[in-house]
Amino acid sequence: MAVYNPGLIEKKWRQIWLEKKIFAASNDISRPKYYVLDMFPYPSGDGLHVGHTEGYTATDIVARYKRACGFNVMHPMGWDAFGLPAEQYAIKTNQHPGEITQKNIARFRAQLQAVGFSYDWDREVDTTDPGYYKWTQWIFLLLHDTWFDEKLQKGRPIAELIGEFESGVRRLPEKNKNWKELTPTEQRQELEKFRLAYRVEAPVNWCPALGTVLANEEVIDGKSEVGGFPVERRPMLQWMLRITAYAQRLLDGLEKLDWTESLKLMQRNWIGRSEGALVDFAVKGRDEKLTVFTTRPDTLFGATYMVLAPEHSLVDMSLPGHGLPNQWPAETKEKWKNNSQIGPQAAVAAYQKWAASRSERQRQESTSKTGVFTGLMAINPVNNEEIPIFISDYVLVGYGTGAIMAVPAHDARDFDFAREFDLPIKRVVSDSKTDPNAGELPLEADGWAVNSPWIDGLATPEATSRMCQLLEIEGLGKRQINYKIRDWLFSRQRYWGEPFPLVHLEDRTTVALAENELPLKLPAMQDFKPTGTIDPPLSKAKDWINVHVILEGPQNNPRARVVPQGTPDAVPALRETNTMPQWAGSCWYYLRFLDPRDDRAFCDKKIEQYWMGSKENPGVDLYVGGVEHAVLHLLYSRFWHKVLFDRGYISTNEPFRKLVNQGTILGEPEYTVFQTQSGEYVSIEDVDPEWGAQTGPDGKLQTISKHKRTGELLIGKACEPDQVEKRDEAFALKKNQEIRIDVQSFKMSKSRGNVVNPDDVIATYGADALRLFEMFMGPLEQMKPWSTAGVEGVYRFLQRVWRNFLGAEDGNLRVVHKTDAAWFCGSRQLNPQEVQTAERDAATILRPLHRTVRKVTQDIERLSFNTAISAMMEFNNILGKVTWIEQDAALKLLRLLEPFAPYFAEEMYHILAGQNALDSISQVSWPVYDEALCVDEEVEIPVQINGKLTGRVKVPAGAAEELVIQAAMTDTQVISRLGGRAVKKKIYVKDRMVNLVV
RNA sequence: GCCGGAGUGGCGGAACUGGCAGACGCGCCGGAUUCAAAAUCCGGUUCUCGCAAGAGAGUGUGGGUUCGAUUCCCUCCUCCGGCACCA
Repeated sequence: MAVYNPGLIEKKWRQIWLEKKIFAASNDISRPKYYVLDMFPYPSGDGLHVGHTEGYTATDIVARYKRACGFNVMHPMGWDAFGLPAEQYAIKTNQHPGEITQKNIARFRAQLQAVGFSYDWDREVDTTDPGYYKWTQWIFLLLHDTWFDEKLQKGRPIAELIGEFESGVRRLPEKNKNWKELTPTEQRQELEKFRLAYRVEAPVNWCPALGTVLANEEVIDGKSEVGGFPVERRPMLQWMLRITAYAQRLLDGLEKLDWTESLKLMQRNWIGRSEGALVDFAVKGRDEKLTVFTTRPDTLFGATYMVLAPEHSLVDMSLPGHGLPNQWPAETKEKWKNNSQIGPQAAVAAYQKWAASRSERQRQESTSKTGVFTGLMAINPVNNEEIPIFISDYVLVGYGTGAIMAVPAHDARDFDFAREFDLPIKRVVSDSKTDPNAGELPLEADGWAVNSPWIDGLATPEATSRMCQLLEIEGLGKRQINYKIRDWLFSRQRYWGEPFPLVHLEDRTTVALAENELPLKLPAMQDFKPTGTIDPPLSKAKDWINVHVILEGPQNNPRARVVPQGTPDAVPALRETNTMPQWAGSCWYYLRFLDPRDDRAFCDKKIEQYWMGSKENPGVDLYVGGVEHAVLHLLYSRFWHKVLFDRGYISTNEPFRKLVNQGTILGEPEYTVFQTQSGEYVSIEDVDPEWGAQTGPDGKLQTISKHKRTGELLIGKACEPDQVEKRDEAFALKKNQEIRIDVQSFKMSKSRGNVVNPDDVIATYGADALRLFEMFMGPLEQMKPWSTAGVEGVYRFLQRVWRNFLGAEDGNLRVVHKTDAAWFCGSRQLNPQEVQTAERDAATILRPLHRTVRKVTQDIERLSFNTAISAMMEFNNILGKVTWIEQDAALKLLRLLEPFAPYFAEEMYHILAGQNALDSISQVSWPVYDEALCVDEEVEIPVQINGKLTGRVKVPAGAAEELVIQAAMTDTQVISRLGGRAVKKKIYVKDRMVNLVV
């Protein structure tokens, strides 16, 4: 027999699987379904990396396992191909982003096929294909046609909103307006305020370097997530999606999902629900009220001043100052003297200017509080005290009402501000029920209300609730729930994205295109570079932009059909020139896989019902991907899903029932040795842990540090693993004095040069070894370092299985099969002596085989692939110790191995099964195990005395307690250890252990 | 600062619901094979003491519950991840 040659085997089976469409999913609704989904990749120019293949292998194992268990498995793959990197690269290399994208897709597809993933390639989707983005545009228009009914907590068609306005069930928010008196144009304008997709002029994150705006989620520490360029705030007219309307639904939906708690927590934090109250404060000498949001209305009696965000509208209407309260100490007033000298108006204006000039980053980094007095006084509604109003940038304009009541005694930030400016601090909560002054200020924790006439003595939760009640009775405020989440900024000033299927009319209203106008294709453009201004590249496609349309349907909610100029009733219109962000296409791709070529619907309803609407297992059964999408893709797609659900297009409320994040794969550990400039080695204990980097004489970056004691400059050098003696705890250089050196793993990155390319691994060890190793490294969700030696380890395992079955040398087949009367090895009949050995060997491996089947089955179910592999390794080690291997046992091991190492299993299956083989081992059903055969007939039970191991006794499995105790008590070791002491208590855990207490 | 998660041999990691700590793999040591090497096979490998049989210690730290704790509870330490002036 030939030796194991992964290159040959893999090429052969890859072709056969594709030709015979072995892994096609069917729409046969009589079978139970299983939908296992990967986060489809952005096909970057760098190709696939081992992080992709880790998650994809995990899902592939589950897909292959579930097929073997009789499920109709949906396991698709596609391309999230719109986006910045391809466009940036296209600009740099003067190519069309579409061409680059197609090239990258071809490369990714070939790479994925090489790894042997069992995707149904007929279902491949590409978000940049007009046949796909037609439906992305269609769903966008559905959002545009939907408003959120607060009462029903549900998205409803705009037509129903119009119906409510017309029948008078609902009135317009502005009381002086009457729906029936508005023109169609005015009605269209009113409706825009309700649509889930709307345009608004608002401060947005503008990134000059990328020439586009970005969503809050795409800005990290004041810099763009892509490229790390600075981002500034500026007002622009932009498309938004009203995700805030669904905040509560998105929060509630998390409850039932089988996601990790940490992931749910990230979404909860992002949505940021907080319960509290709105409280109205009168402003002295003014008509306007100042409304604040607080989560601690119980501390209202402790409010000693108020703070507005610098951008707050009340600030602009400054009045002549009133001076500071008389009861305040003289030194406090002294502090604010400067302020009153130039006058509050001038001081406020100066502060506003200063605050506006600060970047988001500067503001976040500042530790001390700043602010100025506005000259305005507010009246605390509960005690009618006059309290001054300040402005400060520690209050954010975007959250709550942009204004707060400051309770310095019970809020650390207010406390800091009060200390900075010597403002009074008044305790209204005590840490003790009896002592009114217990607990150090600022005391943010719950306690008991003090110095608060309305609620004194009440514990914080009751005090809060009582205060809300009283505020509502007195008409001073009301309960309120606030969310941190902001509406989703949905437009980008780039070329390579889905065009918005809308036109703008001369009356400045926006009208959706008619459905048969879709897809609205991206115009072919030679020059698609950003314009350098806020105008998107599409603004240069003049012919495409300028159109004439006929408005169809009701005039207050029409659809636009593009017609030639001069057509009767046609009006001129301009196309929208923004494009959608990259997230658009990935919001719903899991639905398109179900029915990828349908041009009449984004997905056929019956098909959707079968795959997503199952009663027992609704939605995607398993979704695996990186944690980087915890708040972006995973929140956006849940939002779109809920809208589609509300509008009756799909049958479930949540898309992804079970979700798992694969952990990052780090680069191979790097060894660093430190030397002084004279070349002496220095032990890591003497190296200052604060390291830096500098460019060395060869132009490469090198690690530098200094000697902890002498302060001498030290240079860190990389050192090859084989230069390192690893036996000792102190890693030391061979042929040198023993010194400790540094060992660390880093994230894979091009600049570090530690990226592992799956192609290289496949070329050397084969795809099966790659798959096995990535699953064997450790738990799927854990961060873990790459190890070349580890790949060799699993490669050796495959070779050992190969040799166990086919013999170490040519012709020594060790697999035997039994017919009615005789045993055969290939076509040769075994002689009686061999038969005896074969029978004995079959008995030896019977129970381990059943145990292995059970272990692998259970481990795949709980995604514990590393232990499943180790179980197969153990079983193979047993096979190595016997002379003959029964064919049935061999085939079962191969069946277990197939999800992990499909090429290997396929090849070996065909060698062993010969003409009886099916097209593919993947069509063989999963082996069953007999629970009774999973335990040995005789078990060895450890005997403890007072919890300390003293001996072991052999008893039949499942033996009765008396029998085992009897055996333990008569064991010579145990008797001698007991030394005649009386046994007070005997504990027996069935088939596990005996503990004797003396 | 707040909120999560995790700390087990030289390394990656295993241990089901509280029941033999260290499975499996890597590395290392010894042996077989070989002229030699690679590859392969066999044996060993938590630490300390001991020639050995064996004895003792041991799952970040300190305590608790229990016949029995890597597992449950409390204290502290370290690392990783998320959020971060959100009132």
